[in-house]
Amino acid sequence: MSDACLLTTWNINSVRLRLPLVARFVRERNPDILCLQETKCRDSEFPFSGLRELGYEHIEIHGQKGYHGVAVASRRPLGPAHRRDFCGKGDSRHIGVSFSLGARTIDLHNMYVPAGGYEPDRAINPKFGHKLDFLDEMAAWCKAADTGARDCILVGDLNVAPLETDVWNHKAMLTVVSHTPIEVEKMNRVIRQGGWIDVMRKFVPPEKRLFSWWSYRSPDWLTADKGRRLDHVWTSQSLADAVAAMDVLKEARGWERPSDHAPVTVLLKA
DNA sequence: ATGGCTGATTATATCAGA
Repeated sequence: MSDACLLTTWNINSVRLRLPLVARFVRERNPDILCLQETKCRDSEFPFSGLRELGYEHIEIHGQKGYHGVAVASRRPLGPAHRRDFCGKGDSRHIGVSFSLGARTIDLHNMYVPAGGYEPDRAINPKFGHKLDFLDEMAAWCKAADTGARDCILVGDLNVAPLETDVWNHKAMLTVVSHTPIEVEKMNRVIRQGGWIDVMRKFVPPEKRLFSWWSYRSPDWLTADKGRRLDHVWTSQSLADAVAAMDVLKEARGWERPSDHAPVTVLLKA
């Protein structure tokens, strides 16, 4: 028996404000599983009914007031959720669930890595230090959980653009948080320790530019195209052949009152 | 390579985003 699952990750930048955009995306793409980041609301304020009306009966969230927050909304049943408190800060940057694909049970991790502030120096910018520590903890956690040897998917706004073609100008971005060598090195270590496959780059070769985020500060974001690939989909090696398609819905960045991130969608086949 | 915008908050300025 064959099974297919469409899965989307999207930094929505306030799920309450942009529920109409979620609805529009669902009308156009209709994913089975929707992973959101920067929901920016407490669990008690989450728009459960709005998502249920869109057909997502299985919802697991990890929210907090005003900032961060992640959610998984699914048409299929989800296994028990767990919420890891990376760096022991009590913030809401991870939710783990599981779902079935054919005969498999797949662990799904939805994450929001700290942005890291402006100055790429942990001595003067604690937010950058937090980001580096977070990536170190991610690497240790992936290794301990043996994600590479299981059926695992990790998605989210990881706030690092690792390849030269993941930013609009590699040289200019070397000192800009999200593309500094130390961040890239630490992200690559997470990928190595976790045995992950960078799925987006299986479909768009490293020679080609690929972005998922465009700053609000550029009114001509489309023509300037000064984007970055901050959003990611990683799978374990066991799922390498299960990912049949991937796309970034860039046009969603041009919708009315958009998120600054575009949704990234993958098709999984069992 | 700089300057630019958006959302949430017991708000009318501040912080965070990246």
